[in-house]
Amino acid sequence: MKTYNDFLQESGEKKWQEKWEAEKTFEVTEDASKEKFFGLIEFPYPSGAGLHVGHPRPMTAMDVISRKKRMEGKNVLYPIGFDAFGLPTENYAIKTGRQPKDVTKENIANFIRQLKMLGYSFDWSRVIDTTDPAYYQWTQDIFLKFFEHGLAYKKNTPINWCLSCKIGLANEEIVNGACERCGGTVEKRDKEQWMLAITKYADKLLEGLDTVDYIERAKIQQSNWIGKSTGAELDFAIKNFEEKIRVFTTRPDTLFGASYMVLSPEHALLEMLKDNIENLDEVAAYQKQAGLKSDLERTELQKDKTGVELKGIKAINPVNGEEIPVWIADYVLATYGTGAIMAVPAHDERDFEFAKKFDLPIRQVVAEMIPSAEKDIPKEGKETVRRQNVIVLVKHPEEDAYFCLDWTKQGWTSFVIGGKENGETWEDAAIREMKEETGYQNIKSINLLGFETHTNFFAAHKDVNRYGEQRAVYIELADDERAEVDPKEVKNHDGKWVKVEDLHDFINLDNHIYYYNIFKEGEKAFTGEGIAINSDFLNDLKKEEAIEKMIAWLEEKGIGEKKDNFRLRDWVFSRQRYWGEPIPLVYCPHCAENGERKSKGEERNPGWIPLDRKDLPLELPHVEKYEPTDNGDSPLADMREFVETTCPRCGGEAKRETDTMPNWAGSSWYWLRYMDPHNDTAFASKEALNYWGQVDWYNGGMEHTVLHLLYSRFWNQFLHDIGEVPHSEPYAKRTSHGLILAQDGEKMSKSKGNVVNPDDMVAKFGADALRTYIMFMGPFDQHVAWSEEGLKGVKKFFDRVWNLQEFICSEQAYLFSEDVEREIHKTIKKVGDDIEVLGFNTAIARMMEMVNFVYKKKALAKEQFGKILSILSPFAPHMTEELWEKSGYEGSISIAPWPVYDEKYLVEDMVTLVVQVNGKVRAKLEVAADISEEDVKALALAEENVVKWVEGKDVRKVIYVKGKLVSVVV
RNA sequence: GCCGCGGUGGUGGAGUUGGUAGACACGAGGGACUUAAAAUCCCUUGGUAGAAAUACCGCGCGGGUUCAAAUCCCGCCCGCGGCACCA
Repeated sequence: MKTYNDFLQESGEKKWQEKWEAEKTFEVTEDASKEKFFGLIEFPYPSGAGLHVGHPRPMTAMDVISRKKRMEGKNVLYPIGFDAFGLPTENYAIKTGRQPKDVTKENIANFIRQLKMLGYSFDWSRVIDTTDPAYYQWTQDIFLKFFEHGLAYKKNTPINWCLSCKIGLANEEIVNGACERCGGTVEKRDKEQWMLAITKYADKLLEGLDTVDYIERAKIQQSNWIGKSTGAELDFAIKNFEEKIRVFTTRPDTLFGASYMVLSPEHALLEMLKDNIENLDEVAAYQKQAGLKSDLERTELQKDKTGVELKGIKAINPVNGEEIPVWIADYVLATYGTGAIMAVPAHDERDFEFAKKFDLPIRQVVAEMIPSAEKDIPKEGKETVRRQNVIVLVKHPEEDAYFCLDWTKQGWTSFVIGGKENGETWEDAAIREMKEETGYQNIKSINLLGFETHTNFFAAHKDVNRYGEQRAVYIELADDERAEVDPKEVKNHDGKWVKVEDLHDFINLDNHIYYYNIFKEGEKAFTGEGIAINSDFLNDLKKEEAIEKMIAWLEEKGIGEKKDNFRLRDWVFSRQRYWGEPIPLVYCPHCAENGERKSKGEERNPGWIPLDRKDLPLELPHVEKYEPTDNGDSPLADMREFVETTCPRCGGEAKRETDTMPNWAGSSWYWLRYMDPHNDTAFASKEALNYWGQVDWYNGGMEHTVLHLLYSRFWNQFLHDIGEVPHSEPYAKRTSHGLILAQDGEKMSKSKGNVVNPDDMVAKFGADALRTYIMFMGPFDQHVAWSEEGLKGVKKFFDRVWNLQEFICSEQAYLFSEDVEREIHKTIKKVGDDIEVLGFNTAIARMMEMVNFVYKKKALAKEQFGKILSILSPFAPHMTEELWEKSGYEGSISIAPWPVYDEKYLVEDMVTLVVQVNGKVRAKLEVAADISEEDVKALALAEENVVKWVEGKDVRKVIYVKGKLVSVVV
């Protein structure tokens, strides 16, 4: 008989691949009678190295899903294409002196060969290539739509220039201040760049996340990247100037605590103020030095804050009219908010650090609420007395010990504490209380410690609720001179010295522990929620209420308003390289002067005229030399015949834009093209767009959850807003796979020489084994290390599946085993459920168990074999097609119906119960599943080993969990 | 620093609405077949003690809740990923 190895050796897999292609098994058209399913994977970048074993992980997963959906009767679109513009190809072409176009063509051909070798059910009639003019015509068309709606604009902006790639980078492409791609140095350069106004969509991109089913991590990363913060913008007047300093703050409730202001060194106002700055030299020097620092240096040096005061300049705090100093410092970023802040050192860590360093005033305006212990919670119906308390840390003159109180009746253990009386300062009160309660007289030093806090509690010794406002004071005694203590003062507590190392365990009142921690760990800004104090009309309000009230006040006075801010920046959309989509705009000096403005884009960018749609695609010109230039101009800028053109509007002399689009452009809309890839009058027809709608399931790498996902959602939302696509969100569901690491647990890379080539694996074990092993390796969303031993194991499994044929005896009587049938139905359910939740490894394990079971029973009916093949076919399509055919089934297994399990086979009639005694397993019972509780308990208690453990003890309780266990408590 | 994910045999990993920890696979050991090897088939395989029945210990560490905890709660340790002077 032919073995599985024979099948592989006779190119059995190839045979089926050719058959699928000839019969167009996986080609689809819009079919209103069927429910559609659109499964998408990120299309690969066709590098010269070809596929490595990392690629097939997402592809196989989505192939399994697509194949199953197809068998379930869905109209499945599972497309593939190539994202082929970009630097690696261009650099390789430069090195080898070839044309990027030719290199790309070859690479794509190699990728297609490898992908076909793996037996994916792609619709090969829909392959797209982003470098094909028939494709990028529509990338250009969509860009013009952005332009026409005023969302593309040219701006002279400091860009991030990578010295080694010779290319400007988007903010998103910088990782820790270095180039994401090559790790090289990035410097700031001023350059005219096309920008896309993605920030206009910041809110929409954020809100859209609530409507889609993405893995949580992807949502979190996207929303971090968008970085929305809610607050207010408001103006501070400058003394003797008309100009105002506008600031953004998330904490308008702390305005009374704003004790100075900081401008970023690049702030435009500095130019206007310069005649009044008394220390202009110093300021200018600081500005210069800050400008020289790269982003990397700025972040690295963040520990140590620097800055210079603008002498002679004072700002006025609008809530209290107070004059406050103005500084410049590079901890304030020019690019965020308004580039200026109000500093509230008491409630912002950075301002606190800065204020400490430069000795600026720190004013507390929010008090933390410290909850009282459970037993001291305020009692209803009791009067509440507001009282100021001082907590005093009294340090022994010689030893490192503190005077503490032990309140025997209340069960409190605390530092010295007492009330502050009217007219007293906190320090006065602390000294008085210290003398009254300890008798000590002479102090060496005294300091306030930390901030004021509030506590609400029931004071049993006075039978009232107290709302305590407390501060802590640290006192170091000078000597041990001690006066007589009035017994009245100490009737509730005993005093004693506690060593510093015992303090933590001794003190049990939460508010005292709070100050103990500050004493131990040092003071810091209080940035949490609390109660407004020292804030006039905000006093006693909670954070949210105070923010609301302050914003209302600012709006009423006309000096500020509610405002949201985003971390997200507009998208730098031009690159100075050859191998990208040309930007279809020309600059016409004539139209810049007198032209009529036909769109928002032309209003925003005077002189920039879009090409007529009939002149698209604007093809990349053929050039011999396309090396990047050192001056930062695109290589196209040197080509007169490309640059010099006529204006599509007035016919006068004009110049083409010579920058090209970034790598991300082609992938920002590609799934739409899959719906209608050959359309030459639109990027896709309305019919196709309406039929295929949203991508039902998009799987891709975690590395793309910020950039590609955000950009493509942005394009889709824009196209939706202008009525071009039916859904606002492009992808209904997004999942991610983990990386496949090399055998050594490292990332696969050419330089490490640990790359595994799929061609070799397919030659050795077959595509089915490779596919299935990749799915079996480990949890789909986690990283897993490659192991060829594991792959061997899967191959062995297929040998066993192949040899199942031996158990089928079609000539003889119908060999039907109820046990096997039950096993198969359980497996059908498990495999079906697991595929839906990406549990491929457990689905395969279940099928292995099933096959092992059949080997034990050595009996299999033909229909049963058919079901086994069907559920295995999404993983191993070639082998199962072959066996399907050999078993005499008609047609392709790829479109055979997915088997349906029968519920009746899922319920067991006999179950194994565990009997526990005091939580330990002592016996097992084989019983009918529907046995009564009484019977089961009786049986359990009669078990020999149970009797042994229960003997001589009282049975307190017997618990029966149906179908699972009996638990005896003795 | 903040946010997120994870830590289970020699290995990859199952099991997380609390209920037999270690499914499945790899590796290892033993056996059958063979002149021999490979392949294949069968058995054993968390640790310790024991011939066995069985007992005790075991899911990063320390506590807690519960008849019962890998799973829930509190406090830590380690690894990975994202963000990071964003006001």
